[in-house]
Amino acid sequence: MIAEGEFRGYDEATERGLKLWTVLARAYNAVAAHSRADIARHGLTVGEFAVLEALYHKGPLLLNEVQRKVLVSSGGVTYLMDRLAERGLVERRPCPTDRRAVHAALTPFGEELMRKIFPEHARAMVRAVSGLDEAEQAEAIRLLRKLGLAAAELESDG
Amino acid sequence: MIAEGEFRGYDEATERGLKLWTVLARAYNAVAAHSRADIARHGLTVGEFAVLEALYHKGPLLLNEVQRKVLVSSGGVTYLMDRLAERGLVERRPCPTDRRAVHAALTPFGEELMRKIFPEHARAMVRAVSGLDEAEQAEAIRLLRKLGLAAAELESDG
DNA sequence: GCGGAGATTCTCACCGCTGAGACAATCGAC
DNA sequence: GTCGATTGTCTCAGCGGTGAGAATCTCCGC
Repeated sequence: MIAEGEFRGYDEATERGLKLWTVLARAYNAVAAHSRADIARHGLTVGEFAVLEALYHKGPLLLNEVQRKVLVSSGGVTYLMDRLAERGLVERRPCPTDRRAVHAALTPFGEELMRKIFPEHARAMVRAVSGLDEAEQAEAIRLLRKLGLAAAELESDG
Repeated sequence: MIAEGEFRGYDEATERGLKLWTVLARAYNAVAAHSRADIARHGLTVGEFAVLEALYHKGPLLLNEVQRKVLVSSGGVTYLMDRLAERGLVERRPCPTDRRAVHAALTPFGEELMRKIFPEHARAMVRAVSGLDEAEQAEAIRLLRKLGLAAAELESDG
């Protein structure tokens, strides 16, 4: 959704900032396409996979924890849980200490599925970022972590 | 949509690759949030803004060129053009040499709008990536360009 | 020129998700 | 205890798209 950028005629700092934003968006889209393609092979959407992955790596989670991890709206969690529960991959468990709250957990079937497909997905993603060598990947991780944290902390108005 | 990653227990190369993918996704989401917020201030969606921006920087474009620049489906271009045309920001012009094709162009009103809001948007984006200094931004641009090109060239199966 | 393959745009049924509002349960000040 | 504010989840109308297929037009070998 980011038009290819050619930003001549702005000052140098502006040009660099806009360029960074466009290459970030393009790199993300290119890598995300591999993620989507691999996930789609298993008949899952990205959102569904994200829920499964969170539960696979963290164990049972409250629904609002799932919401935060997966970056989806409250309605989105309900929707994704419904779909995954229909397919027997996930189940809701009432929280014993808070009757408002609901835990999400993988079923044994969901656990088994993730044990099979997550390593495949990991291989696909390692391959997707293999255009950078080891040292470059380490440097990219450092820079992106710094960039992401700083951007997240900025007020969005200003 | 990317669950926060903790990928211990995989080999080092896998851990690094997955980590790079997650920090890439997080950095993108954090910076994109600033883009969305600024665009929403003007009552536009990201897709609408991307079309306006492409036309603003490149001049009139065939619809299928718009489609490629904005990374949207064929139906999406029709939809976005309809919405922008309703608001008088954009117009369709039949292509004189190919009666199948249609040019998209900014109206004077759309041009005026972009002349006002694009510099504001550029400032917002420069600010959003200001967590990295000059040298870091230059290095990030280099790494992300390399990463994005390599990922785009990989076959998605394999 | 003709005919078929390919290009270009539009239509439409559908999808994944959002977010405001509803409801129920809990917390906390009193 | 009581009651308002808060928290956690669900409902549902609606949004911003997707993508297969239709319709129209162009290109090119014959």
